[in-house]
Amino acid sequence: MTTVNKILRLNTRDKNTLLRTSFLSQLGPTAMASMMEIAHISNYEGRDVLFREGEPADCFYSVLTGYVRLYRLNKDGREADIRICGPGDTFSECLLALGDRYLYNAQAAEPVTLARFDLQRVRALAEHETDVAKAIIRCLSDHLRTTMDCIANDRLQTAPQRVAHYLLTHCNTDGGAASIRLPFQKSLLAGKLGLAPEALSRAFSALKRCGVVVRGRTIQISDVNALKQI
Amino acid sequence: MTTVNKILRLNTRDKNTLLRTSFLSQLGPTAMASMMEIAHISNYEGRDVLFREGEPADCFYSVLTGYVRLYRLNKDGREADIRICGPGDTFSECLLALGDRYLYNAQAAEPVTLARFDLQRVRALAEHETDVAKAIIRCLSDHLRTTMDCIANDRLQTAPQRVAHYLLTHCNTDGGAASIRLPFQKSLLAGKLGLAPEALSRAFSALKRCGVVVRGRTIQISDVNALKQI
DNA sequence: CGGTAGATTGAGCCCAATCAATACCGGTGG
DNA sequence: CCACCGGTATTGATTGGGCTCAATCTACCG
Repeated sequence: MTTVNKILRLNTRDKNTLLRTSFLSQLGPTAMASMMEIAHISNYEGRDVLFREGEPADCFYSVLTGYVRLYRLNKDGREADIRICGPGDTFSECLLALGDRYLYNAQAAEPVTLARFDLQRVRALAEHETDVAKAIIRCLSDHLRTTMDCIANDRLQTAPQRVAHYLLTHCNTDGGAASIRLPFQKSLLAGKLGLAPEALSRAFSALKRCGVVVRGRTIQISDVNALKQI
Repeated sequence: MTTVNKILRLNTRDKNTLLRTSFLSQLGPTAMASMMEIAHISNYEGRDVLFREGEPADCFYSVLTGYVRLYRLNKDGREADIRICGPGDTFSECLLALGDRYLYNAQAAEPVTLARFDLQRVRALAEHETDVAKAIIRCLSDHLRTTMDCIANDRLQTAPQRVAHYLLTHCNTDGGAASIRLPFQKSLLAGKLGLAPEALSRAFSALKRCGVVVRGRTIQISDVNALKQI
């Protein structure tokens, strides 16, 4: 009965998004159904804090709509983003293996819809459903990969290079001109790239000479190949 | 027969180290035996390159003795370490989920002994041995965690803070005095912390005022609590 | 006792963070 | 439709942390 309630909370739109999530999309029908049964939907307003580092953790999350900021604080209260999660992304899934406390703070960067999954129940599922175990492995691998990329980028690239890299990985063009619309605020992009907002601004204006024009959230690139030379 | 050969290559010392590896230590007897059967041992001299970014990948690795440097290059040929792997650490295991090319360069920082595991065979094992799947999950999670920690540290902490943090996590004392012996060269530690060797030197001398004395590879800390205040 | 690799120290520079002020944009309400 | 307002973005000036390069120092090994 409770199961019915949970499923009812999923409107068609949310349900479809959930199916396309990095995690669920890999599952076979049985495993998929089990996961859907477990899913709880929650909504948050922009700036809402989902959880804080060190708090007891019982769930991991998949983003359905909107963006979530995962970040840490240092002793002085300065914040640094660790990851920005958008539609289809999963976070805190590394608690599935071990750990009962959240490892970072999570905040909605705008109104968001999330699916929550109880860690215990998914652990139990993974025991018997190979599909679920495989999805977890896949998901963790992807994360690990992007996270290692992030370290390498932080340590090797300057601000304009990071921005160029972001643009190149987000325009699906091989050469010539391209146009991108940022899915979120520039301040969020700055955090994602490990920059202060001012540094992002300056990076954009440094890229003007490479044919990058920014107006609001839309970015025009006159020559993709030129950007690759940065 | 080939099996016998492989096992013969494992001397008792290597075998015992392998058993204590982050990966194998979690396995039950059956799974453990299967993995041991697959393991190939290789040795490298310091500076040897194990593989390069982009090369076809067929194995992942566990370190038995020595240290391995995982690093990327930028267009100018500058290097940045992504991870330093020591005895018990596993690397390139994220290729188990997906990918047939190495994601970074790997170099022996000193003479090392490694166990190699064929990706295909381990994937096949994981299908039926839940233990293996679980070990993979555990391994990836740990790895992801430390990698995210690394990003947060890079973005939030100054050089002396990173060094202090390293010292604190590597002396098993809660307060009072402590002594540490670095398991590798300082230049390797520098890379691990995302610093140039010179910056590490300067960080150490900045920590003198906090009661940190460095002589060769041994580091004396007069007051652990004082270090935490950095 | 040199020789060599690693570590330290100093000087100069560069990049990005910070702080502060201004410009812009999007919405709201008159 | 315009004026206003709050949050976002940009720009400028300054600071500071860490990199680079080069020179010296040290430790280890033949």
